[in-house]
Parts: sequence; C-alpha cells; structure tokens
Amino acid sequence: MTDAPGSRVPKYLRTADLLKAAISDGRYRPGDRLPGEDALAAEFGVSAGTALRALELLKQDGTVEGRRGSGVYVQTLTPLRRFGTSHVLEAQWGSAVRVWPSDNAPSLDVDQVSTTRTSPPPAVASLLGLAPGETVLRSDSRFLVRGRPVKLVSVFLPQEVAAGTSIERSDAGPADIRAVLVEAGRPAVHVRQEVRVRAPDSTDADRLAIPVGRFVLDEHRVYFDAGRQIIGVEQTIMDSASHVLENEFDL
Amino acid sequence: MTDAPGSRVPKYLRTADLLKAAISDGRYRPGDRLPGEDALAAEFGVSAGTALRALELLKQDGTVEGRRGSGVYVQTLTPLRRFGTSHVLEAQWGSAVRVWPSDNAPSLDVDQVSTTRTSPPPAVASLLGLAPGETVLRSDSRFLVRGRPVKLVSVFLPQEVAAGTSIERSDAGPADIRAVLVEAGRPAVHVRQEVRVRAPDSTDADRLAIPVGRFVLDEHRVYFDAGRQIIGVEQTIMDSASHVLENEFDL
DNA sequence: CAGTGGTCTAGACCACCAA
DNA sequence: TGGTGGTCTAGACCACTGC
Repeated sequence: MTDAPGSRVPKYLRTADLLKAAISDGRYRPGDRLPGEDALAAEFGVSAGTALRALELLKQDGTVEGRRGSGVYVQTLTPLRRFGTSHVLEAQWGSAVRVWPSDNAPSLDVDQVSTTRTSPPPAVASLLGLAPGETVLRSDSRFLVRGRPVKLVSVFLPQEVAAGTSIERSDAGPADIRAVLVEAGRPAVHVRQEVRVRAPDSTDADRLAIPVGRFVLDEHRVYFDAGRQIIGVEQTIMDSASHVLENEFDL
Repeated sequence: MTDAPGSRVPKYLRTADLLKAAISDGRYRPGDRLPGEDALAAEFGVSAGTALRALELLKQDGTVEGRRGSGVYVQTLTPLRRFGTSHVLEAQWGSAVRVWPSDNAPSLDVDQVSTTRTSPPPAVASLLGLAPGETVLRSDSRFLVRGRPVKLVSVFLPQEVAAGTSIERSDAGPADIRAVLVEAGRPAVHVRQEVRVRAPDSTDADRLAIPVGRFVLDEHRVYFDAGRQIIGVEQTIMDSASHVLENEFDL
C-alpha cells in the first residue's frame, strides 16, 4: 500500500481513530460485534497485525471488549460515580446535570472479604507513624456490580484504634472505616483524599479482571480525628475506564 | 524456548514485570539507559518483538521513556499535585506527609493562549443551559513545567457573564476563572469537580506531547454563584502519569 | 469442527541520534 | 555511518466459542 505522503501519524493510530469515529457515529452500536480482524484489515487496507494493534487501543480505553473465540464487541459501559466530599448538599446545588453520565450502582455486592494483621505498605506505615515492622489491622474486600468486579478496598487501622471494635470480628462483613472509628471513640472529622492513575500490578489486574494495558485509579483516604491525629487509611483501587470521580464543595 | 508448564501469563507481561522489578530494585536507576531491544530479548529469552511489546507497557505508565535513535531511559518523574478543595487548612491538618511524593512546580510557564467565541462541546452547552448553536466565550491555554507541557486548560463562560470583563481583552494572558467571575460581579461560591480518565484525542495527544497508549485526566469544574446558577465551566486535561489529585475536607 | 481472538516469532524498512 | 527505537507485514500456533 502506498502511504499518503506527509502523513506522519502511524497507521494503527489512524485506524483506531477511524474505528472510534465509526462507533461514535453510530455505525457500530453498543453491543454490536465488530468485523473480524481480517475483515477490518481488508477494509482499512492494513495488515491483520496492524488492525489488531488498533483494536488493542480501543480495548484499553474501554470502548470495545474482546471475547475469545467469539468476537470484538462495542462496550455498553456507563461508569460508576465515586463521591469524595459528601454530597448532602446536592439538592441545594440543584440540577442533576453532570458532565458525564453515570450508573447509580443498583446493587453492590461484596466478595473476598478478609481481615489480617500485617505490616502495611511503606506509604501507609509512614502515614500512620509506625515503627519498622509494626503491624496494623488490615481489612480487604472486593465489590461487584452485576457480577463484575469494580473496586478493591483496603482499610488500615493501627492496633490501638482497632482494638475492641467490630472490625476484629471476622464475620462482620466489609469494614466501614467511618463506623469503626466511631466505635473506637475517635470519630473522623477530617479527610485527605489523594488519587493517582497507575498500571495495576498482577494481583490487582487479576482481582479486577481488567484487560492488559488498562489502568487503575488508586485512591487513598487519610482520616484525622479531632486531635488532628491520623487514625486510619482507606485505599480504593478502581478500573479507570469505569469510574468518574466527583467532589463538591463551597469556596 | 520451552515455556514453563501451567504458566498462563503471556511472556510480554512477565517480561514487563521483570523489567519493572529490575527498576524498582535499583538495578536500573532513574536516567539510566536500558539495554537495546535485541539485548533485552536475549536476556529474557524472547523475540525482539516481544521485548518491544513489554517496553511499550512501561512507556505507557511512564516508568520509561523511549528516545528515537538513542535508547530507552528510566524516567525520573515526580508527579505534579492538583488541588481540588482549597488547602488553606493544610497547616492545621499538620504533617506534610503524603501518600505519593510530588513536585511543587517551581515555575509554571504558559503557552498557546487564545480566546474565541464558539459553540462549546455538548456537555458544556447542556451544563450552561444554552440553546443549540448559542456561543460562549472560550479561553484556551497550555501550561508547561521545565519546557514540558503538563496541562491544557479551557474556560467556558456565557456571553452575558464574560461581557465587559478582562477575559475579553486578548492581551490578558491565561484566564483566571475565579477572578473573572468576581469582575463580572457574580463571584463563585460553590464548585463541582468531575474527573474522568480517558484516551486523548489526537489534538490533546499532540499538544501534550504524550506517547501513544498514555491516558489523560479530564477534569471539569462547574462553578455556581450565590443564586445557585451555573456561571462557568473550567476544563483541565492532564497527563495521567504525571499528576496526583488531592482533595481535603471536613466531615 | 470451523472461526475468532490472542500470542509469538522473524524479518524488513524508516527516522533519528551520536560518534 | 552504524546503532537504536518505531512501524509494518506475513505467517504460525494455541485457546476458546458456538454450531
């Protein structure tokens, strides 16, 4: 194939853009099956490998989903909304209109709940001011919507805070850090939220069942009590393609 | 190469993990040049194509940077911090300790500043309650740190709000939406922040100079005046690998 | 069993950098 | 000018789905 002169954009990128355009134009609708790799290659005048490469980009950003042995399908994905600041004031600030549409998570199921005593990751240990080797109470759980895993939550509490609260009972379901802190007699009055986008490690990728090349949102919430002490950390790992973060606050 | 039986993880993923481990173990330090593709392929017992595929993953998440004709280098990347809620209270909430380290952006330069009257993207038009075809005043700018572009900012204001303010003067530098709203006599008292991770379109990718496969953080801030009316929208597009979002608030 | 996605390899060509 | 990253192609093999 003779390349158009002066076009410095690689073929697989142009092909990916054309495919995205075809999808947003409605030529392929959510749930539709795309033509096979060879058919796409023929249609766009590239080799099968290049068509495959373009498809990979669409899989990474969630516009498309490949099902082995079956085909590549346009995703019907309305993201979930993750609220930072409490949005009790939403009614006051009126219109429910949002920049992006989202799904209100009709039923959130829980899975893989466990509680352990371990040394936390270095960043958490330093936040909690722990001595090297000191352990915390760690609670892990996985949340699912319609059978699909959507987020992994880990709660880290110093032993003296967790002692005697319901989080120590293994039958108590997923940890609610705010409730546990109230139980401990040291309710949280302040939070700092930090969010990062990163590649999942193999454990995250496995538990979230996300395709290679997909990224995760890694959120840490650091809780302070009335004495300005850090008393707990909550980490939430989410598929970056299926979440919208929202914060609302007065100036 | 005989594959280990029962290993269902693809080679390029294992190779990528081994490379990441080698980097975080300090075998390759920030700024170091990695061995060439062929050398890596030989070292890990895979073909050059597979080694290249592994390297692509590392480029996407920012751990590594390829320089054409020269080599692949370990990135020395400290992310920038993007504050949502004003962090005036930080001193009160004490320790500067954070989950992730960050760079305090010593000098932020501006670039590609322009002001136009156009119809905004559909989502913004609907937020502002515009009739179809109605135009807004749009201000665009690009920010750089040490010569590298880091974020693209667009401000959208209804004509009646922007009228007579400094944003209409083309020489006024990048728009400061809060200041303009004060000028207009309708200071913002409330903000809603929405953040999404998505693939950049070709324009974004070009202006931010980010490698293929890298994602962007797309943030919208919706400003409300004292009458609970939406009076402006600010969109910020950032390289997802080089930013940390932070919000801090009382419960 | 046939078709499809996913992985892996081998090799060619170009653009770019550094010596 | 030689080495390097980046792109593109062709073809082989496997796992899985659906008939």
